[in-house]
Amino acid sequence: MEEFAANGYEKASTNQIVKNAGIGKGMLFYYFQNKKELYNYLVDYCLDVTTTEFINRMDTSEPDFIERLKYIARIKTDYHLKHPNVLNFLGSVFINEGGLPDNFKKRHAEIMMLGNSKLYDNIDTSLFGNDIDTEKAFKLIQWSMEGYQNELIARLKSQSLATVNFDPYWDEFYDYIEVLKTVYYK
Amino acid sequence: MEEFAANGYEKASTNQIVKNAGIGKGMLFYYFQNKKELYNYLVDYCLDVTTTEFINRMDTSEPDFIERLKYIARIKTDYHLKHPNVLNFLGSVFINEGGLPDNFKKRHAEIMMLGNSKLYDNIDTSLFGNDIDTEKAFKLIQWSMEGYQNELIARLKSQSLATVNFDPYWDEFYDYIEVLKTVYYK
DNA sequence: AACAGATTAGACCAGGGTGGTCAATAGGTG
DNA sequence: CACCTATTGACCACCCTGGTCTAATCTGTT
Repeated sequence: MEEFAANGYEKASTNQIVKNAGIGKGMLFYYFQNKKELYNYLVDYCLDVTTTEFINRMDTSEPDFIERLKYIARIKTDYHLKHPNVLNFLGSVFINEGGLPDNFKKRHAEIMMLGNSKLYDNIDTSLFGNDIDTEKAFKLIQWSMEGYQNELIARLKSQSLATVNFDPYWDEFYDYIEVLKTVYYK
Repeated sequence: MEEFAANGYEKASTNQIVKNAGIGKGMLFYYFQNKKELYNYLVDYCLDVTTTEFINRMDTSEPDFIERLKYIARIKTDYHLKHPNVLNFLGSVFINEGGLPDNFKKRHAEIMMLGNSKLYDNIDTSLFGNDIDTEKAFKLIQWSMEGYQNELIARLKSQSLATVNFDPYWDEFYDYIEVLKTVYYK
């Protein structure tokens, strides 16, 4: 996944893959008929993992939009730490031109749909200030949180994520969240 | 720039470069001694363009932070349309491990410093709600706007940017900006 | 027209990386 | 021992790499 994510399908090298995986070249082509089959297997695996360990853990019982996003951020971090390359790989798959089979596109669309309903279903819009367009507020709040997460990733780029103590960053994140509540909520 | 941005220095192909540029192979190595010299020339050129056509056009006379960002978004769009690959290329340069000379790092740091002062100098913080941490609000507002811009880029990915009429997107952007003003300002 | 110098193209090169094959072997089980 | 699966890495033909070089063409001057 690392190699494909970094270089895309064509430029990913099977030699690099076996080297970094610490296995012999033969093993790769013993278990997979060719490069494309490996790639498809990985896409399939990643979609599964994303569904079961990320999307399905989202919870529509929390009606406070910001609290729900806060919880999702927790899940996402767990998921990222447990499967460090899955999100990067999936991202690269859907960015690069659609050279992947239709059934993957269909599953992708389904997952996005499911994710959206997990995000927006059963939200209590009455928490928001009266003169606020809540649809736009949803977006702005999401972008705000993504912004923090992206900046954090950039800040920690050099370090190995597994060794980082995230507690202070969660504190900082929650501070930002308090600001969001102050401004968007009544 | 397109080729380097897409593949990084090592994996960028001089053959692809000359093909896409519509010139013969000989020309490249007539004007540049080798691949590295071309790369360094491009970095130099992009830093120049970014300074003169982006950073220097930012304006610290507007004390309203959101209005200032609004104007910067305009400048950035102009700049992006005029030099479509410069930002992508520079982004890839600074993401990939620091294989570039020290004087480039120094210039990069200087430009970032200049950009920061163009962003934050002379801002009237009294516009913000009284119970708001303005430092955090600055960040949140920036992330919100970046979020819109990123989503727009994703939405328009397939189309050639030169042919798009941006007016409706500006309207939409300004709608989001009005929400930001409503929530963050007194 | 004749010449000169600046431009330009692309065939060509050795070297290295490509996806994929295959004979050899290691390891476990009976 | 035999048998089967798991595993390795040398090896292959092929293609692409950065870079060279010759020869052609353009441009301007006399």
